[in-house]
Amino acid sequence: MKAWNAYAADCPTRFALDRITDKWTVLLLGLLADGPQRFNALLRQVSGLSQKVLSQTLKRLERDGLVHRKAFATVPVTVEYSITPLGAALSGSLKALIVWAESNIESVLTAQARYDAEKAATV
Amino acid sequence: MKAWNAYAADCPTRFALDRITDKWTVLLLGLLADGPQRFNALLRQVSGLSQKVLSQTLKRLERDGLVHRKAFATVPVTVEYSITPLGAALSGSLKALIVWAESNIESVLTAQARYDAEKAATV
DNA sequence: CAGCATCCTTGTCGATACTG
DNA sequence: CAGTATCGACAAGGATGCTG
Repeated sequence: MKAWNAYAADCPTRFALDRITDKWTVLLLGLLADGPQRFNALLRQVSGLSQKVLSQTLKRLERDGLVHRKAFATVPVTVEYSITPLGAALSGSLKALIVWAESNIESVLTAQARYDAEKAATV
Repeated sequence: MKAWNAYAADCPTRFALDRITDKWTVLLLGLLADGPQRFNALLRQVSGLSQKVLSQTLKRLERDGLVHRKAFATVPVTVEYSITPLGAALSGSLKALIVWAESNIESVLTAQARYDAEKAATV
């Protein structure tokens, strides 16, 4: 049992943390946690996400073992993405981030307005 | 009560999510959740973090109301950063990400090795 | 001590076009 | 349908030097 430490720059956990702290990762795992989805279905649900970045993100998630990719030999081909147990263990915490954002956005916006007003007053 | 939705590109929650899903934000709020810290103390504890980025990140966190900055009129000046109630409400979920990373990194590394091996075999 | 200003190298992303 | 390939714009980040 090694002592992993995300505060060390060269620790592998740092790379992992870098991956899971990604806007698209959070949103995608949030969707996949509720059930398998197809490529274009994911693309449609996450507004602002390009096909290229979705492709990259899914590939990374698959490589990290957070998402499973299953291709069906239909014509045209059908691909289904699903969350793995490893990814499921993480999705709860990620969903909490979305919930926090949606619950506290008004406080954040208020804080920003106050901050900007103070800065403007100083200058 | 508005219906905020982080899956919409133009929703303010999307910007907030983008901010909190940042490697440095996660690590810094994780530290500040345990008590106030000075600028250079934070810099020393987070390996790989440059002074410039720390400065930027703290400023954003302060603007968003997640962190409080307090300057003491000493010579030379002393500055203490502390977490706000708003930030504290988030820090638990962020810490969970660090815990997940440190707990599951071996599974991730294993998955990566398997993935890379399969790709190499195909080519 | 706690920053800011500057240069410069990277990589990240959007847009577009094409394929099995 | 589910991608890959390529280009170009842009911004984040590291290195360095300076300051109240």
